[in-house]
Amino acid sequence: MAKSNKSRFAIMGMLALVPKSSGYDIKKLMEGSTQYFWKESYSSIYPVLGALVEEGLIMQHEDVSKSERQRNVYELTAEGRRELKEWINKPVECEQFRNELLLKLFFGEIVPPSTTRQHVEEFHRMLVGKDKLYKTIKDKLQLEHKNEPGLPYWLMTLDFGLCQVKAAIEWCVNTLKQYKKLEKR
Amino acid sequence: MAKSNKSRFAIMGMLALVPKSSGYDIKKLMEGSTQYFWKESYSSIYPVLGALVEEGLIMQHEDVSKSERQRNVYELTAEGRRELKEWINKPVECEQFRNELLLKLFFGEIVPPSTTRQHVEEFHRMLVGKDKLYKTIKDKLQLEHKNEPGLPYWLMTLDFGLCQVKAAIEWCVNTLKQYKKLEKR
DNA sequence: AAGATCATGTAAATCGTTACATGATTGT
DNA sequence: ACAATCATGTAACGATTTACATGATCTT
Repeated sequence: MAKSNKSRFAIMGMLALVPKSSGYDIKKLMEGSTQYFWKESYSSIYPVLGALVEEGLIMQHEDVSKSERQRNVYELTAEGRRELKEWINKPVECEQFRNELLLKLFFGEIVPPSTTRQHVEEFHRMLVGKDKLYKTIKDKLQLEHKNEPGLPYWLMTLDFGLCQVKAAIEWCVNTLKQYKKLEKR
Repeated sequence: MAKSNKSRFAIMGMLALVPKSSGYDIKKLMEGSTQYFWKESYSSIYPVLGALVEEGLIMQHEDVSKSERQRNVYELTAEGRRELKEWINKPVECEQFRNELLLKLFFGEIVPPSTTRQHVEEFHRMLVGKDKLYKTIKDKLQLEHKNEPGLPYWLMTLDFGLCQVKAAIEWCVNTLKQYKKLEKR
């Protein structure tokens, strides 16, 4: 069975939230919202938009409102909206992820402890930055999108990120304590 | 730049921990250890083993010890071990992950709240199962691999999984409370 | 005798990223 | 004038998964 092209649903979802977006807009929208758990590159967005038009799931308009610049904007058709909802309804297929940090730690015994400890320290720094960033985004979101129907859902995804980051930070602290013991020997 | 073939290091790492493993063994080893953050399929293992032999990073022996069954077993060469260590030393490149649950939640406003709430409930059930499983594995690991040099490292990776699962469970509980408010309206 | 598991591999399809390629418009 | 950014796309490459293909051996 195929991996069933989830890019299309990410793109259609964005068109549901912000109709009349261009391929370029969709990319920017993702960069400002879902980028931490989902993004697409131009080289997937444009071909997928073409395919969706072919299949009658979205419609293309030429946008002339803003300026004379060439802009192809898209909108969901009724059938497109139906298919999007159908996908949201279907059970989530969790794709297995790969974690290179854990893989290196797993093989930790074959190098000096300080080597992999440094990776944990670097991971810790990265997480602290992410925590700060997510908190900033959260504040902004709550200010700028008050009373919008999407807000509770956007906050859920953000809170997921925050809780995972927080737990990972605690793990780093505990793990670094373990390293102190390991390096004493 | 290429995605630089990390499968090879996963395979070489396994050969460092358990020398004289076959392709089949490597798969089974991963299934019993790293599977939650790293696995490989036969169709990547066998070609990679071939390539590593070509490059002189591993050596092939025919194993006759166990039975007459044909078994190609492999071992790291000195150069292979060097390259493996080199990879462990290099900074971790975190690959971006995709999370379909979060993507569906992000688009939550376009379907009834109960739809996405059910996904969170299902996620919660899955996590509770994983938590139990990880705890069982942890107990077993501590009993069966006492005093082995790898143990502290294996526990670190397990504890990472445990902390992430625990945090995710808490997020589910909070999120389901949010849904109660959303569904009252 | 049958079914599970050991054991190795190839081929095809799919998916996604990076690099390539181009050019208009806007702001400084 | 120049840089940044808007805007759209294709080509090549690389990685991964699924399906295909085969057959031995062990356990019950």
